[in-house]
Amino acid sequence: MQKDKRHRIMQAAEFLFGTKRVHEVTLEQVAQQADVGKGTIYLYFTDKEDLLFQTAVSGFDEMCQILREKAAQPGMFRERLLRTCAEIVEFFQVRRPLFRIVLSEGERVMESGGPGLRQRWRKRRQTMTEAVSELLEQGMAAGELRTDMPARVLAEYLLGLLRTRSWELEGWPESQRSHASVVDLFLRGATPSQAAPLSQQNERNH
Amino acid sequence: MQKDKRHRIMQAAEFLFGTKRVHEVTLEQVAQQADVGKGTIYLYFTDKEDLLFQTAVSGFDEMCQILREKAAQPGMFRERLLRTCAEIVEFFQVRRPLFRIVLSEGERVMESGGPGLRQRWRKRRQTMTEAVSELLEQGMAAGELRTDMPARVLAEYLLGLLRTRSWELEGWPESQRSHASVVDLFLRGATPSQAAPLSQQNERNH
DNA sequence: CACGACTGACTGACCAGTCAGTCAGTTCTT
DNA sequence: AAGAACTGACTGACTGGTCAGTCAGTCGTG
Repeated sequence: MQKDKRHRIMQAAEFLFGTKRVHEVTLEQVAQQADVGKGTIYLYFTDKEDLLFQTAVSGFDEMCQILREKAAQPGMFRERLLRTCAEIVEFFQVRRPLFRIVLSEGERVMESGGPGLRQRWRKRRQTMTEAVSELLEQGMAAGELRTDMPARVLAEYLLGLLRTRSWELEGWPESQRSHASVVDLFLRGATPSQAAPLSQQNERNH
Repeated sequence: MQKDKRHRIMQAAEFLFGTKRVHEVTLEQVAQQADVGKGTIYLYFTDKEDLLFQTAVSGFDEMCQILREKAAQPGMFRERLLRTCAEIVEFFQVRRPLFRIVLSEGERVMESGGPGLRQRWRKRRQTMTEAVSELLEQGMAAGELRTDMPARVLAEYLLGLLRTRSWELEGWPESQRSHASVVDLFLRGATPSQAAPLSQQNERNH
């Protein structure tokens, strides 16, 4: 019961900060939810801001971890891509509050955090994008991906699509937003095709 | 000098709320920036929350307005699509703070706002997406877009890509994230093609 | 002067952060 | 083994500062 408390505090923070606005969350609530005295929070975190930032960062790291693991598993490019995206989607779903914190905190840090924070954050973000873009580079090498855009850029777009799937399209039937359909859209684009979805394309123009 | 003040207050709010966190923005600051007494704010808005919400909503409406205008202009599908996306990108750039508010406020409202607010917000959002998805439906009718996904869903993905372009890819050279390249990615996808980008596609498989 | 738009000093609520005190557990002493 | 002495993790009542929201008063205009 020691690192345990730290962990419980962060869990509570993850939930609360991900559910309400920062200033609507009282450290007393966090303490209560973590079943810990308010003062205890200050044993592990310097202040509210620190708690928030650490929560965001640790969630981010966790996600990178999972991502790298999945992306690194052996297999053909498309197979790995599909698996990785499935994992991302899963993570977004299960850890929704965390996801929210990472999104909004990231924005905030990049916009108005000190240069130190900004640097730290940028590094993490890069780590995450890299996990995906390394995968995409494999696809490029295999001739399965266009090479006229940097892998990093493509990775951002792919992540953007996944985020849209989980965020804006929340509530739509799963069948219309399966991770497979996102990957398909990413790979094939929005133009029609009479051929098998994942292996061929046809021409069609105005 | 009457509706003028209301407008000035909203301008100041747009800037401040879009730059800092909500609780870091003092109504005194807003008043100062708007060159108005603090009390005046309460003549036009019931409270801080109301000011924030109205600012977000009005910005949203403004964007819908512009979008509908652009999307409704005559022309071939691809041409119109390109023009509309250019407009969105432009708007995101020029009104960055507003854009931030809309993003985070939207999230917040949908997550924890009352059902009344949520309903109002959903309606606006729908209006916006519809402007795009009507355009996409034209593309479908012309056989230029896949029809196995609802136009609404495709519209969300397209907007997601544009958001990624403006947000995550901020700082990248304009040449690597032109709105044309986003549209190209959306239409053609990420698979390679030796032919002219916007009119033909080739097959290539693993 | 009458009316209403406007102002900004004021107040009460709220909350981050503190710190004096508690007590479970551990080590020392006999 | 018993209990005395100590430790430091933990707590929560308290404090000082901040700020949303108020309202008594000012100003400008008709």
